[in-house]
Amino acid sequence: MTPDQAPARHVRPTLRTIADMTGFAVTTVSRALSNAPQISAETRRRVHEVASQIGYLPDRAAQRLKTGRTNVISVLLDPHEEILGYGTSLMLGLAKALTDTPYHLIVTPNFLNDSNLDAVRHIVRNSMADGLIFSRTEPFDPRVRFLIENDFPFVCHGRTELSTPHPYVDYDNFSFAYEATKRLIVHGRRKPMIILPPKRMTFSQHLLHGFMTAIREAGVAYEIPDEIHLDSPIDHIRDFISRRAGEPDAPDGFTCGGEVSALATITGMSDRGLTLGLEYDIVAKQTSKLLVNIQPKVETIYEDLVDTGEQMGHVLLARIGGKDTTDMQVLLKPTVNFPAV
Amino acid sequence: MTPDQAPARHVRPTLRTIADMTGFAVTTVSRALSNAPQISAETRRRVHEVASQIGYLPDRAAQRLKTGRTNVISVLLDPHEEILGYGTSLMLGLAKALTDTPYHLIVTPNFLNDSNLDAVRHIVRNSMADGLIFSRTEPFDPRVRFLIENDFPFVCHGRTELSTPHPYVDYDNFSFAYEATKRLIVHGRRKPMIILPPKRMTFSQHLLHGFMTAIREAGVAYEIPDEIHLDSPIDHIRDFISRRAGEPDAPDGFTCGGEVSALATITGMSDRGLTLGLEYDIVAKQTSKLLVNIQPKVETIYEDLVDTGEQMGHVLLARIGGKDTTDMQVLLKPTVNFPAV
DNA sequence: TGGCTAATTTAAAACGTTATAAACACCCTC
DNA sequence: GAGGGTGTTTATAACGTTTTAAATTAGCCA
Repeated sequence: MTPDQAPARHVRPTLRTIADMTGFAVTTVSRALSNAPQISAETRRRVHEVASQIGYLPDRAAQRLKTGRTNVISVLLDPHEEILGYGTSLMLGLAKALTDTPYHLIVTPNFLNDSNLDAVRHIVRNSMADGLIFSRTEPFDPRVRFLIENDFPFVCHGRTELSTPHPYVDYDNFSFAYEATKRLIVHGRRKPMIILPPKRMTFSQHLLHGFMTAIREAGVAYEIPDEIHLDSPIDHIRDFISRRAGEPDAPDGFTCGGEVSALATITGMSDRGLTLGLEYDIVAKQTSKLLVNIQPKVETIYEDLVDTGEQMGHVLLARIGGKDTTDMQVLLKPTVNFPAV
Repeated sequence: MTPDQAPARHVRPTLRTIADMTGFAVTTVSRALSNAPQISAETRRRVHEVASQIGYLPDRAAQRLKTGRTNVISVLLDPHEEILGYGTSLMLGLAKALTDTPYHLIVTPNFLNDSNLDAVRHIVRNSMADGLIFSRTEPFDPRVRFLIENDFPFVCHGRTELSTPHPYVDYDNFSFAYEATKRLIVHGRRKPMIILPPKRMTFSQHLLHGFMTAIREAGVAYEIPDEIHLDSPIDHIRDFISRRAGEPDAPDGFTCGGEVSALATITGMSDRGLTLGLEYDIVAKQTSKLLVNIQPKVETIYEDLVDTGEQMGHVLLARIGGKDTTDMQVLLKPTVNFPAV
């Protein structure tokens, strides 16, 4: 536009700048800054001093070009993760773990409605990142399989059933569903229902298993709806619950895998004139402050997504650093402390 | 770990690869791919052909090093934006606008609780991005001021009162509050209350103005709470509403700037035995599917955050491209279509 | 003093791209 | 056939870093 009055942008200091100021060679400066062992202590001190004085920061592009490392962590974001800040919480935790590392967080949203395998392929093939973060794993997740095959660092939120062990951070959904359902039964409920994620997700099985264990131990009736799941449109859930509540043998307790489904359940039941804590109970998984503050009568078990993100960050950094991958499997236990009935 | 059996990573094609395959020089290939005018049509065709055949993708690091352009758009994310997928929706829209451009979206969360001016300074000074996206603007926003001074491309969600015009995308919060409050009055409400964002945000003034205009036109009573705002903890809002509803001259209508505050209001009122649509009404700003599906009786006016993000993306691209900046100001009008009373 | 080793520093090349300036081929004109 | 375009291609040099290999210095002993 106005090339003659180009703004005198602050000229960024480079290794050359420090070299000229100290009298050392560029190589020496580079070495000193990366704390290479062959540099004398005095030189190292002096170089660091000058560097921080002039606010030197290495040029990411040059480093990346030379080393092949991108210093980028890519987060695959699913459209389902929009609601209630799932993605944002996870990223907040990730960012926390990545503070004071050279890594940047770049987010790749998935527009298609199916798996983001293509995005994974693209990132690996064109080396757009040093590591990958994603969630909503399936038992034989093709993304996990692909990444293992290509020896590409990643951590997923959720487990698989693949025989090769791989890094993951997961929430103990078995315990959640088990404790939640037991709690319903303690409240005297005799026919719990569980609202599950879509069947193809791994953690659907975990939840189901926990639910059924509690059911069998108590020997009560139960119900597992086929028509709805956690990703269903909210009004579908609400309408289904409402309809079901009007039929015979209606459930009187709900184990909800998410806050949104719990809210939808409350509305659906309320449409039938039924009140929470009176005619029925809910125990839900809580990931935000929303539900408990809107409906204090609902009981919840907390899953800390910020912490999850932070753990994932640490594991991924270790994996990128080349550490042994076998014990990189974190299962976060829910802490249950219900008040006495 | 196992350096002797390093995986034979796919060797990425470069300009050199194409040059060798076609017999042209590297420069020619580079030119052909960037559609420089001095390259003959036939050469251009041949080069493009080979490039797409072998799946050539330019090395971002090399481009960035050479050109100084980062091809990165940085999004500053505020902790307040976690709830209800504000950030995620915006980013989804941004990503949409950035499809088929070389730009990547990198997110910089703000851990501190105040302005992210430091992050802005850091990004500009160390040229970490070609453009900046942020929200929650204040009338004399220091970030905007800094960016204008340094001639750095940015688009913010929200306006300022700075004299220098700058690119922004904003929602017409005046119209929202005006229409919402008018609607309450149409419902026969005689003392509307509005729940505003923190006073220092620009759009707080816009909302207030719209609210007061509707109030004055109708000549009804009104109330503006000092104790709570949209960023208050949810239970504060709920408790305040509940307490206020038990005092004399309680409000009978609520203009809510967000879904969460609307839900908190409903709960607070319900604690007093008051029912929505019967003893009081709410008109809220809707940015997700949550509220309407949970509480179909609440009336809402929609703000499309994905669209907002997309618009911001387009504006930012134009700004980076050096286009004239004076008419880069988008004000998104709410579409109001309430059912007949 | 010369020669060997260890410690420290350095020059030069490279990563893949684009910008600058020069070269080449071709056609036209006088 | 020499001079002068024009249209197209090319060699070379950067951008800022790290890596490889070589050079320098110092320390030590014979």
